[in-house]
Amino acid sequence: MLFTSLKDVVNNGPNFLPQLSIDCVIFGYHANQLKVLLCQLLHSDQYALPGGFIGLQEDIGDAAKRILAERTGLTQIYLEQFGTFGQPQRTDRQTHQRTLEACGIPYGPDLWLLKRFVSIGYYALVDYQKVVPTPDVFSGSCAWHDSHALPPLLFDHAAMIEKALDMLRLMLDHKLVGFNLLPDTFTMGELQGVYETILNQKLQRTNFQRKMLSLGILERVEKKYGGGSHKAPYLYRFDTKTTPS
Amino acid sequence: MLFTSLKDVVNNGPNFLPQLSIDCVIFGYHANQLKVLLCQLLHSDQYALPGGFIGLQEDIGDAAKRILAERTGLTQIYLEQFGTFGQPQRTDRQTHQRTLEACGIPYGPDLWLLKRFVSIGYYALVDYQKVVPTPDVFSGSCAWHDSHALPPLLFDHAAMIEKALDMLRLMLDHKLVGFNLLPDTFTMGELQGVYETILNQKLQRTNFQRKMLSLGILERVEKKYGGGSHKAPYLYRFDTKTTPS
DNA sequence: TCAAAAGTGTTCTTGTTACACCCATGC
DNA sequence: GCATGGGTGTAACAAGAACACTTTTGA
Repeated sequence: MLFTSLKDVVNNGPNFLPQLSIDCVIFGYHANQLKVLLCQLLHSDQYALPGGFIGLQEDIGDAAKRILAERTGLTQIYLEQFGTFGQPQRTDRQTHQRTLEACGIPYGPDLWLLKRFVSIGYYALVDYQKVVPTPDVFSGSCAWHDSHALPPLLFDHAAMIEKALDMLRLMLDHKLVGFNLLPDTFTMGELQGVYETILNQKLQRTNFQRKMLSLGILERVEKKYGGGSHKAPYLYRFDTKTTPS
Repeated sequence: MLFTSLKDVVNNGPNFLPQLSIDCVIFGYHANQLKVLLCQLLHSDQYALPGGFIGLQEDIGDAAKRILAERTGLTQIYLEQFGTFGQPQRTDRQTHQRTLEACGIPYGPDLWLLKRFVSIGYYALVDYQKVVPTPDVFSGSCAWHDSHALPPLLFDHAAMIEKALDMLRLMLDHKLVGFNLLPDTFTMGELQGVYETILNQKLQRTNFQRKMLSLGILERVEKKYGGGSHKAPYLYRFDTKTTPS
């Protein structure tokens, strides 16, 4: 189920679960910023979360993975459902109508896409460097945005990102989830940066290091030479990556 | 939107969001047990979570509240969404078919009710004593069951309860949620019982009391006389009841 | 040799745990 | 009085915060 054009999707309504969609908040980490992958809608200044629809016989988790793979090129991603959004007015007909008209795609008043949609939200943690952002059929471009400087967003997507962030912060206390935002090996400073950015607070360097190491999940690999005029930091590896549950 | 017969509901498919349902895990506390409200399906030995469908223009949270009100007689209930379940095979045609046939209700092969359903799960915390369990159109009875001794359950409802319990335990650490399972006034021992039952572990009486009081949310009301041959415990009240967010 | 960043050790504070003790009540 | 359950005080311990100190690197 891969669609190459908007028209293709518009005509495939009967192959999806009706009035149900998936939206993915894809988090990456770069330059001390928590980034979110957003798609700029065609002929619009609005941005949207990467989303999609669910095949008639497709598992909703699988659908989320498929959408993620299509937008990032990655499989094996840390993925977690964080909430389902179902206010009757969360979507509006006008936005899609404008897009369809601007693209010259004919449609009737009962087009499936113009109906009310309930959306299931997933968030993903990915290695920024590995992602190849790829726009979907609704959008002209797909790119990273700083989570603290988001552009105008479609529908309730801003609220979705907020909720996803809340859940991510909650998870950070309970599970060792931050690693998924980093490459396979990383320094303790980089890991601390991830935590500080997500939690939006400075952490004590020395205590952070001890706490992380005390969990016994980090493997010290080798020293990383190069960089600046200072002691070379160790590189660490986290074994059990991409392990939701 | 209140339906009095199964036939009534079966013929009202077009008034609901298609292939989407809501299931509620309603928790109560009684006799040192965490209870779950379950409905016994008509002409079956299976039990189901109280559930329902979503009106075409109804908010999903409002739908959950409506379902809760219909089954318990209560409004103003602590309610929280805990997950959406969407495996393609989670529901099966046979169960509903059997019920419809046993009830002598005619149906076609394309009946909306026999399609695949994605279900949004909510859990609720209620005061056991205030609930008047009321069966829905699919069931002959509606009653409390000990969460540690559940009868055979419909579809993936057992997994839903498990997930709801996980989320409830998680919440118990972060928010003061246990009060919603008790009457307006309660003793510290009763509150401790709630925590011990949900977390499934004994807690230290003296420290539990200090911890709860240190949060500054409990108002001491009066002493509770009667009962046994021992010191009368204070009664406490929790002001900001039923405050999700 | 010096600045900058990484890693380790040590103290101080805080919060948790465990348990001893006292209080009220009905038999 | 005394057994029973409720409430408070306190010492012992563990976890966290703050900070001093050493190590390593490139300029």
